[in-house]
Amino acid sequence: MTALGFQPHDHAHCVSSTLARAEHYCADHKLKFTPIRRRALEILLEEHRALGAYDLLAVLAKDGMGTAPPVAYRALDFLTSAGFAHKIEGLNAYIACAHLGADHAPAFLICTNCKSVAEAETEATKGRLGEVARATGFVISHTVIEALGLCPSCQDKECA
Amino acid sequence: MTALGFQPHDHAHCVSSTLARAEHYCADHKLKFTPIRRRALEILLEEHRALGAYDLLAVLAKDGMGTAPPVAYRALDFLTSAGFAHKIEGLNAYIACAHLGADHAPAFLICTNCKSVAEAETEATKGRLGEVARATGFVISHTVIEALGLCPSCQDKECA
DNA sequence: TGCTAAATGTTATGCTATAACATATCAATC
DNA sequence: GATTGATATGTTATAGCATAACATTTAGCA
Repeated sequence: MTALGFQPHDHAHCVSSTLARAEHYCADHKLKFTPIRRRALEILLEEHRALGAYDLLAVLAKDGMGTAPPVAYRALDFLTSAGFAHKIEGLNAYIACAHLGADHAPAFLICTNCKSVAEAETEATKGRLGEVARATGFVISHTVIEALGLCPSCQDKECA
Repeated sequence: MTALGFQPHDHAHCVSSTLARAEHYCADHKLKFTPIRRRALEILLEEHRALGAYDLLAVLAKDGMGTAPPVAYRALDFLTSAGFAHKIEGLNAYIACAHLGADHAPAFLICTNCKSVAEAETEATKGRLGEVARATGFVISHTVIEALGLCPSCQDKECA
């Protein structure tokens, strides 16, 4: 289990390489990676934090890519369906996936102050919920696993 | 780890005994269990499923206990702060707590069809997230752990 | 009594999300 | 290359979730 998100890294590279992998994935799976969808993913990757649908829309609008809410929600539907992005239920916000393309049950550490998000893999947790589900006859289609709190740098600011 | 919610039980008794324990808890902790707050919890207990704030408000209004949204949200704020109810983020809905008064990290199995909810305890899961949090220096204030899917009886209906 | 804090009443508004329908684009087949 | 069907986009309107702000009332206590 690893967590990404609160460490410094070569961000320009992580944006471009993820976009490239998304292109590849869409080509392989006959999905249409249209300009709006591509730009939406690029925006989420550049921000590198949870973004509201309307925040995303504002940036898309600035680029002349549509002004009405469905534009943003459609792009987000595509990205989340393809596994390129996740919704953070605790914030009603969206974030680019840190493990693109993999069919996984993500878990998140979410800073409620700066909205930065670390994504971790959680097979063990899914197994736990899975246990209970099997015991009760419940069939899981999707899991939401989020921890809300303060990231290291926002803790420092709180003290200051 | 136990899950409650999809088994038959003496419901009238679970409503009244939980209300009684809530009374007791409020007396002990100098919290004001006002008529609106009491009735709100009673409604959630009676429904025994996730209820939207406006659904709750509609019932409160029928009882002459206020018609504007803040009435419902204030009651829900109180109930969730006291640990008498939880918000189901995946549904934007609220449910009475099945382990009243305990300071716990609840996990939920949520039927997306009938909105019934089973609540389970998840110390192990919190420990897992806690591990990652400690490793990255993240401080958790709250966890959201939800599995969305179909409960046994709604699976049957789907097949029919 | 009079003060303070908390709870309630009320109006207005903001944020999140989708329904519904028109138009345009693209790919496959004839 | 025209037809067709499926998918994507443009646009308007509206539904659903949540809170800000301020007035009024109530409860507890010095």
